[in-house]
Amino acid sequence: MSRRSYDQYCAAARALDSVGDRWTLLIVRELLAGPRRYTDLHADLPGVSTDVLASRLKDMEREGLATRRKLPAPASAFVYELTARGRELLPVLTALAEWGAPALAERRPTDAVRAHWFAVPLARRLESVAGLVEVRLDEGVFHVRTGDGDPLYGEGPADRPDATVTMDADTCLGLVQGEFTLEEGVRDGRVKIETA
Amino acid sequence: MSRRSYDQYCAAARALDSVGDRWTLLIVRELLAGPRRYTDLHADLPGVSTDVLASRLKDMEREGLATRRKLPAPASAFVYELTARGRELLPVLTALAEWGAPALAERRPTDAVRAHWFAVPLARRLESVAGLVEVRLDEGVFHVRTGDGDPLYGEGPADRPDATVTMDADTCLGLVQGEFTLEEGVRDGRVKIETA
DNA sequence: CGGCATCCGTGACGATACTG
DNA sequence: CAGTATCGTCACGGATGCCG
Repeated sequence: MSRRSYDQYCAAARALDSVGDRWTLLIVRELLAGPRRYTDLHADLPGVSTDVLASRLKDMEREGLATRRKLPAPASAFVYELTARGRELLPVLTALAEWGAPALAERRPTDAVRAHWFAVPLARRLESVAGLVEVRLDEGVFHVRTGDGDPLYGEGPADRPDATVTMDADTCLGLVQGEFTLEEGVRDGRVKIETA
Repeated sequence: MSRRSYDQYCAAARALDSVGDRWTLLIVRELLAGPRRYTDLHADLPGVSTDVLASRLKDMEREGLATRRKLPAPASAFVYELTARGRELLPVLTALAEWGAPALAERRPTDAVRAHWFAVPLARRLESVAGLVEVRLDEGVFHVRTGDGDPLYGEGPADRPDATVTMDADTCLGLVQGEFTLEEGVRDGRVKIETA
């Protein structure tokens, strides 16, 4: 906690002591995609200032949410990755995303977009497709491992995926908002699934 | 959002634009117990300053999370209560409380306590007891309506409860942390349930 | 060039005092 | 009782500098 504690003997308040600071949960969202370097984090968190990002990462290390690790041999760069405790924040992000999805109806010109930001809300809708799934959106490509793998999702194409899901932006939005199911989307052709 | 928006086309970031400010989710926690007056909110949110509380309540009205309503006839006081949209934040608080429960192992002398702060994490463990349940803890009494009633829980005793659950502080902690189930607690006598 | 640390202007926060 | 006013402090965001 970089801000002061709430000093309340309450489970929710204790959680907010750890992850209630501005940017912290969005950093967790990024790290759920796997280990990332400082510069990559900064690039996918538009608006965060360099000192705040560095400060939050230190807070997260101190709280046991993330670790800093040196990559082996030739890379020799530092990466940040979530601990097991940090990965357990996925249900928090899922609940937040579920609640916030209706607000995606308004798309503002100032909004930044990354394809993998859809991974958390989409993962719930992809549960009927088991294994490693590659998702191709207008905004880009990412992959999801359904059935509780470790890093849940990652940026870019998957390595030998079990299935590939393709759809356009409106379809992705409707799916995330729960307007229709994956099966319905497949039936009327808005969602295409190719199985390996 | 009183702070600036994250400006990200991401469901979780949109949610945090609405409820990511300091104190907002704890105000929601209080209002999940039903309509409350300003002074009562201030009393059960130790540490919040009067201007921040007033500011957050206005933000929440503007965001459609809460409404300000004048009580009828003799009371003539204003109360704040959640909208349907605001009540949908319960899963967010549940996920946060689940994640934060281990941190309750450390009980600090500076911690404030209210009995009804246990309602959110306890509600999950009480699902096997249907209906209106009165919970008696060392810290006080509150009640929970399981099976999706409207205000979920409230302070103080219940009006004609279907069941009454009594336990001590350690037992409550263990239950919240998932160390044992309600049934196990009843079996070894740590939890007492009286059915009407 | 990646990974921060420093400086600075603005605004959010917390405490107290005050008012209808 | 239900806030508003004031004020000192600290956190945030942006820019820049430094160092391997």
